[in-house]
Amino acid sequence: MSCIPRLTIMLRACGYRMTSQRHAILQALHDGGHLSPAQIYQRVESTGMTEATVYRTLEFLAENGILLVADRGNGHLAYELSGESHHHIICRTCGAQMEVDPALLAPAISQMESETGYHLNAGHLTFFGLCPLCKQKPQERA
Amino acid sequence: MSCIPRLTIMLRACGYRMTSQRHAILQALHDGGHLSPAQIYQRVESTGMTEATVYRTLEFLAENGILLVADRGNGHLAYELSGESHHHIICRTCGAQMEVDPALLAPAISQMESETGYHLNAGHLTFFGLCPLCKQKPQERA
DNA sequence: ATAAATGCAAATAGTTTGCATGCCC
DNA sequence: GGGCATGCAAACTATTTGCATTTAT
Repeated sequence: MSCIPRLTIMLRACGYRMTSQRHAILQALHDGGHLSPAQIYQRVESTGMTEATVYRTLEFLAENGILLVADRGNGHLAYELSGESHHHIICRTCGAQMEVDPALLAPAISQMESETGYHLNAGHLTFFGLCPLCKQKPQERA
Repeated sequence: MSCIPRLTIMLRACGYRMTSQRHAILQALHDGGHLSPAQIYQRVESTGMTEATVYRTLEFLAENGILLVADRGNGHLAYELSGESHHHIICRTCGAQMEVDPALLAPAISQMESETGYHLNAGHLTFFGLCPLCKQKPQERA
């Protein structure tokens, strides 16, 4: 069910190559969804790939629009397959994540655009808060 | 016009101290508004303060609610004085920043809350896009 | 064949920590 | 005076880079 054949064609059209390492990283992101470089490395480590390759590949794929760079809000980047635009909410207490339909933000974004004159690329935002469970028992230390 | 005397009292009430280093960092953030650890260090370097102290102080002030941690979206954190809740838009091309009234997002946020069950702390968000100038001449390399 | 991509290893940047000393209250 | 805070230096983590080699096309 992976879209990797299509990505392979895209890359070749630009003179780039689909390698086993790129394939493994794309597969990891297809399975994992929203991962940091370290998490990706964990998942592909068994292939013998280097961390340097992970970083280089992520940068390459992001430059070519195949990955989106998201931000975990903790000072580190995360990556995921581009395509379905959506946002994340992360619980500050337990770390639970869920996706948010971008349609919910669309009105606010177009209003921000008209007020500021900026054109926003709000491709992938991360919000923070408390999940339903954690907001009941306030401030139980993780 | 600085609120440092008030912050001093807050700290003392918790048994903490207002030092020249903390004062300098607060002043830098008061003037600079929205700065990374490295930018803050640049501004206070002349006092002889160490980078370690900058990091420790920022963490301390953020823990005590005096600073907000924001996210530049580039994998690094930024800090600013808490108080006025607001958001930022940063131009991807030229780096220009502007503030956004949080009222614009309030409806979207309450809708997200009711759909997801999460309680959001959307204290400080960073959006990315193109500023009015840069969106006219598309993709002129910085 | 040839240019792109990888591995290896070292360099760099950013951040954190331990401990002795200094300074605020 | 007592304890919080800082400086110093080293450790640690995350990320980047150069160069020789491998590999996809």
